[in-house]
Amino acid sequence: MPEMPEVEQVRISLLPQIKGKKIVKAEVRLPRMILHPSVPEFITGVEGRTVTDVRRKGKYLTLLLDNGQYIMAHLRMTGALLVTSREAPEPSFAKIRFTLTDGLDLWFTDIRTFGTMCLCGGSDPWTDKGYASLGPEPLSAVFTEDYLLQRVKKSHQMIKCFLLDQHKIAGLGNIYADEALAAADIRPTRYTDRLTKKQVHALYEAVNQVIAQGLRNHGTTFRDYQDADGHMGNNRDFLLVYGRKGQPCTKCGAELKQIKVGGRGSVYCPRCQK
DNA sequence: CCGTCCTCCTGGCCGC
DNA sequence: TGCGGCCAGGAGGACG
Repeated sequence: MPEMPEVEQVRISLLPQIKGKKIVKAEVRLPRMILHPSVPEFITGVEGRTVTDVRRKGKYLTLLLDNGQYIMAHLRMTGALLVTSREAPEPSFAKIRFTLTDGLDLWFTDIRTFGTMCLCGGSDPWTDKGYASLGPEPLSAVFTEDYLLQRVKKSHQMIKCFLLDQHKIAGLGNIYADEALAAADIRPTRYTDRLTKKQVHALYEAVNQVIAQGLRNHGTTFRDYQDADGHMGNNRDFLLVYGRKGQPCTKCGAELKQIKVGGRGSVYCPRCQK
């Protein structure tokens, strides 16, 4: 599932391919993926516009247009943005097609169809609530150890749930949350207000470290994630716990366990993580 | 504020 | 081989 490093990899691969290209035509094959405005307004709003930049915040991607508006996309679990040449076969699970200049197509594909798109900005006051309330991103100047300490202290919640809450930290999903907890030797079920200062320090470092490593490795590919060139990331080879239930802990050799925390599968080492 | 449950969805995998 | 059933999970909403 695309989390911050995967979405960033999509952004990086997408930008040089679509920057300066004009959207000649938009085709929405699954109307409910368009959150705002109506599908006809979305189509007429983007047709004729040129993409000037591609940005990312948390797991959201924004395609800036030359009139100040922007297309915002969330890939959720299985969404992908792909660029193909006109002669290439249509990608599988294509849900939205943007015909671009220079013989290119930008596709929003999605197997499970939880992905969303919207058109906003300009004189349109509508905002995506999730986007508007995003917390600071790992590796950013506003994500400080003191910020984490303060948020953790005033919250009473299992740390795994805390890490997945995009209002508190933007960009972590199930993979990187489990990885950060493993790197910091903290159990997913530990309550935030019971973390020691030392643990908060370790967690702060771990969150930044696992995200940086994910970015360096062009993301983690399990099943569905690929970037705009159709490439996979290789961070999977470096994972400590995610997807490794029943296998030995890379640090101590104990068998990794899987439990449910907040409805999410959570893999951890019962010996290392406290 | 927090937890739990539900919803959206379908490919992949397991057991029979 | 084929089929039923379950799982994966990001986010938002209802409810206690």
